[in-house]
Amino acid sequence: MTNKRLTKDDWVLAGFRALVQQGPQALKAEPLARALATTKGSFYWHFKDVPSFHTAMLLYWERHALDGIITLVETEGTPVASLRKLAQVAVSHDDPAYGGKHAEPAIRAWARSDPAVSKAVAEVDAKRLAYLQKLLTQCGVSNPELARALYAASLGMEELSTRDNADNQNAIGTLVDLILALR
Amino acid sequence: MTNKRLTKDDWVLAGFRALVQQGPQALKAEPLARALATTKGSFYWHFKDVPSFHTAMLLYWERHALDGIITLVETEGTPVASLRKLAQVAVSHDDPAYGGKHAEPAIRAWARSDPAVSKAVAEVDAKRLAYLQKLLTQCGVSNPELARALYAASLGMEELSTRDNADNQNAIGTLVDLILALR
DNA sequence: ACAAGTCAATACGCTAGCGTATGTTTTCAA
DNA sequence: TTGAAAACATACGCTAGCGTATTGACTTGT
Repeated sequence: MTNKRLTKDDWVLAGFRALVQQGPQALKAEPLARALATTKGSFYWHFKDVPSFHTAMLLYWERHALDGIITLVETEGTPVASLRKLAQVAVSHDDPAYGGKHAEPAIRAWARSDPAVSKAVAEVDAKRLAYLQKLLTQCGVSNPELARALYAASLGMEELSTRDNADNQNAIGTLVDLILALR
Repeated sequence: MTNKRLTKDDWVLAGFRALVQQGPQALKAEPLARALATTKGSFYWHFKDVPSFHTAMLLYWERHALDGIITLVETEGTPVASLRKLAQVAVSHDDPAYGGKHAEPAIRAWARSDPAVSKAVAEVDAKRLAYLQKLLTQCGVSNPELARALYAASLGMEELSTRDNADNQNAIGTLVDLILALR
């Protein structure tokens, strides 16, 4: 059937699929090769070794981790509208960059067993938190604890949804309303 | 030095230490034996095999996962006081059952690569959410989305704290205040 | 003090995955 | 069309961890 040749990104995407479905211990050359119906030969042509494959995955994620925020910045609108939009995007499941999967909780799980991943997550979290805090300030909400609470809530909801499959739009929306009512 | 003989629980506790510090891929017989300065011989005497060791860890966690709630139930006090207390306990780091570590995020990470763990986490989450919802109702807050939001926030904060080491008492407290202000 | 457990060390064969080396097959430009 | 580069396949030796089997060493009750 579709036995075209593979690209570096094909491997990276397969990595994310495996990471989401089976966890970080699935990020190995031979299992991934099986999943792609090919052999190690391809893997070791595209990547020096397994760690450098991990690095490639990380770079890919870092490149996309702020996409939601970036498009918001480039869009015109009131801070309040931006906040509401951001909250929805944060808990939405259809991230096109990973084939519609929600990779975030999987990457956080991965971070617990790989310091490089942990570092990347820490940096991304810091950037997101800083932006959220700025946005809240523009909305007239100054308490920085609320940025942390809101971001934490979005993380926790994604985590919960991986198991109960519930939709988080309402919950996060309610929370945003609650915060905006403070003004 | 302290070369006493080991018990089943010694192994289980060592398992949690390894899980927290290095992730689920560290839950193996020989590495744990090294950490305990002993050999596989001991491990395979106490446990049939590695999966049944995992089961033992899981049982241990399930036994303690509702401790915070249980002590609350047994204590007298107004619902509002209970809620505030529960929120603090949820984000506090000194869980004596695991040697002062915060095992929760580590277990959630583990759940991503082991269906049995995932099932256990799902059940615990459901119980905690149910109790929290009941408590909120008693406090005069009826919207069930708020229970989800609050629980998610506590999960997310623990997750964040594993990296930025920040204290979450203020953030969770602010959130609880916000919710209680709804009455 | 000694037999019967209880707990631990060691040695063995087995498997999965690693990374290298080397050989094939595609692809595409000239 | 052909030959070089790109992409993949295969075979090899190596290591870490698995689980078993066997033996050894501490407890304990009696």
